[in-house]
Amino acid sequence: MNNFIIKEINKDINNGLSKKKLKFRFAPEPNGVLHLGHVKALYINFKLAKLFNCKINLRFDDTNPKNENLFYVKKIINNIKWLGFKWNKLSFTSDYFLILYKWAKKLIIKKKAYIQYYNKNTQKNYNVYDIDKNLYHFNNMKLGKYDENMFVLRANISKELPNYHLKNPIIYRIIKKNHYKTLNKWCIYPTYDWAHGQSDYIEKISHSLCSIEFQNHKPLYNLFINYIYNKTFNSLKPKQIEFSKLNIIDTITSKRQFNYLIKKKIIKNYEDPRLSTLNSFKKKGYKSIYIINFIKKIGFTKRNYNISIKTLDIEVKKILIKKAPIIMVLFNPIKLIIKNFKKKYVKWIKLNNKYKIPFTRYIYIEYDDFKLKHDNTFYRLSLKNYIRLKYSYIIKAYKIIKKKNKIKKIYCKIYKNIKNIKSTIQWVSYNFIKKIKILNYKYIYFNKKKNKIYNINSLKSIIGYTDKIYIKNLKINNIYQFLRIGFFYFYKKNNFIKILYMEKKY
RNA sequence: AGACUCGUGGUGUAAUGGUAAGCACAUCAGAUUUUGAUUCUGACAGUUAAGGUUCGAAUCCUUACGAGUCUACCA
Repeated sequence: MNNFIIKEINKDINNGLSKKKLKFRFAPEPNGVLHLGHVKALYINFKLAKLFNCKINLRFDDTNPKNENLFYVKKIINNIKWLGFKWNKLSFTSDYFLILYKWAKKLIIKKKAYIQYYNKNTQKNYNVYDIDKNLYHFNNMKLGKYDENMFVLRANISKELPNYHLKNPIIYRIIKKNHYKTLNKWCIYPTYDWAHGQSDYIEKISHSLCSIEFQNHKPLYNLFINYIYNKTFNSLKPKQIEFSKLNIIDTITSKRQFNYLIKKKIIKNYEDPRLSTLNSFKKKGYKSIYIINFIKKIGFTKRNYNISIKTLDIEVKKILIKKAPIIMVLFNPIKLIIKNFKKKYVKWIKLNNKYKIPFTRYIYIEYDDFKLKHDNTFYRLSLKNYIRLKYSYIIKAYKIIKKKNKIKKIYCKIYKNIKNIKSTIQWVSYNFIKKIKILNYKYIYFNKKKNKIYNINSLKSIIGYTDKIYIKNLKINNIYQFLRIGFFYFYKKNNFIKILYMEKKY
């Protein structure tokens, strides 16, 4: 693995940064569960910690009690454990509320921050540039004497700069809601800009990796660290490095949209298989390695890109094609009569030392695997093609019976010593058929340009048929290949979830 | 509109200013095959454009064009 982040860190080391001082952090806000996009940030941070053999913190960036709660903290921790990443220290930005508050007061004293308030009568904002008054109002804010939206603390930087984030950004606001961790201790909360870099500095993080939308905040990040810098406490200034975030066109990774879908009752929770949260993948029987392999594949750069969720499917398929045991399943069965096979006879075909499947005179095959009109590009069953029934005989059709223009029965004969069979198909014996339920879905996705959500109703249940003897051998929570169809997760008795279809080229 | 960031085959990524721009996926052929899968072999295809600096530019500079992010009391 080589990417610009590693290069940048190596550069810092060559410029004198001690390797011992390297430290990373993953800092999610506990306002939702993790999705595919988070894994990118997770992976790079934990990978770097491993690569440089240094420490990594898991820090919950909990500066806004309106959005956050303990439920998500627990969920996120479980998600990270599921992925197999181990952190050295668990921390919370809320642990630092007191010191952040003290630093903000210092800022006021240094005339680098001021109070702004909104006067209802005149509908205007007023700024206070008097240190004592600023401290007075800030204290009142803290004591809960003011309402939300009336008073804020702003940094005093410049109104002239073109970068909006440097235009006297708000660093403290009033939020009168209990914080899940600090409870009712605070009613003022630092904003991201005033909390994140400072927390990195407190935790002695050397490189603070984040996605590219924070690049506009970088000057502010550096400026605020310079404000609070104290050589005796920590001589290392953390460095923010941005990388492009995971942009998948055919699934949703935005929490806002998850919430919208829940609100509209399109999905029940974050575990819906049409989503791309880690929980929904877990529910579909995915192993974390599938997702990690996918993230590795994507790489880390600063350029923006759009990729398809199919890239994940490719990685999943690579693993499953080697691992997943095969079963024969039909979706749309059609009856086959094998004329030269004994009536009422059951031939048990050994698949391996353990398992057998029954073959009889009457079997089903997939409707699409037969074609009446001969065609050179069609390899499967027809009146001309010899084909092999998987694990068993070579057959050819010689007669069909139609009802209302639809084929109802196909008469076949077994042939021997036929070579160059082009196709092998799946089948199930008539008396041994078992109905199964398959949950089929497509990812819900949002088209930004068209401002439209797609595949809302894509979760559909379909019926399949398989062998009732063989299905008893299957293990719950395993993934199986439905021969020539795709990969399916066996999640409860007689029930499967689709993982991916094999691509059909015919 | 401005500020910031980024432009390498269809897609995702490599290349201390120095070999003929490498790899993977996709696509298309051929071989193997009891999955039209897999596997193997091969082919196709690229530095956004124009200038400049240089013995030498994907890389540095300028301009144009294109894309993304931001312009929240969210992170």
